[in-house]
Amino acid sequence: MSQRASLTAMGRSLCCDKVGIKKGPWTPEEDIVLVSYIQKHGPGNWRSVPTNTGLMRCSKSCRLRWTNYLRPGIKRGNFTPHEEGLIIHLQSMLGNKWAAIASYLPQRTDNDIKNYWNTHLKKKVEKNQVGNASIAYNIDGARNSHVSMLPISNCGSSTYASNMENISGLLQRWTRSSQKKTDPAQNQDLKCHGFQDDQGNCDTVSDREVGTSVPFEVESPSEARLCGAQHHSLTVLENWLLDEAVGIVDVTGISTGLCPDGVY
DNA sequence: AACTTGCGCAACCGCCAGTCG
DNA sequence: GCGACTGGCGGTTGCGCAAGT
Repeated sequence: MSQRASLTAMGRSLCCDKVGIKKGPWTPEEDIVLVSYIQKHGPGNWRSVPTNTGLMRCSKSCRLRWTNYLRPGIKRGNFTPHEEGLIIHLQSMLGNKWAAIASYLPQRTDNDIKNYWNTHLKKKVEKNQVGNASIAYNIDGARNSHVSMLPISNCGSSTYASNMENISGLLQRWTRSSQKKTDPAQNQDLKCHGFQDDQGNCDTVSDREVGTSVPFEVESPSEARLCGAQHHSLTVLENWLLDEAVGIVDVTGISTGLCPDGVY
């Protein structure tokens, strides 16, 4: 009998089996609640997170959301050729030990690396096992680089993205997809939801942090539509941003204070 | 324009190891 | 030593989107 079956038989509910536990994609509101809580209490003791925050998520889900998406310093998007080479090289040495591999790429999560391997690199490597030229190049790229083959534990780098960027990115995609569902014809109007500089350019939240941008005004019908289902989340986010601006929520503290030694 | 297919990625699931009482 | 519990990890799934037909 499996552990799960035996536990269930004994009557103890597993965390994600509990009634009322929400599943599926996280909303910006939930992200903000989670980030605010962790900013106050620090990561860890995940068991208490859902109870203390009121989030209808299991502790595991909270931890995963934080480590894979919200925590400071996560670099998203394209992997560089150097990163590719490093992953290929490490995978050949360590196997599918994604957590171990991720420790060499502190800006990437194990989940990201795993996904990238499964969707890109695996095929690439398999393809190139017939002719090894490309792999050799990539591995050499990793070997010839200045990257030490020791886990990096520096979290203070300026290359680290902030939670704010992660959340604003999520919000952009979330509002875009919600918009698409309700009114596909207006997709073109919905360029971004963040902050606009004085030239009217859309900026990331981090740009606003240097004080050059102003919050969006709702001027067009398409923007006004945001005042429907997404109004609440935008209001919450913007209030939070304003709080951050006056120091109630210390966003920069999340980026630096919670990572004294680079270990999460 | 409508439909299909493939891809990317966030999130979930199940298992395992460590810790605590 | 044992069972309960938590956190961590790797594998897998499912949804949304873009490209192709």
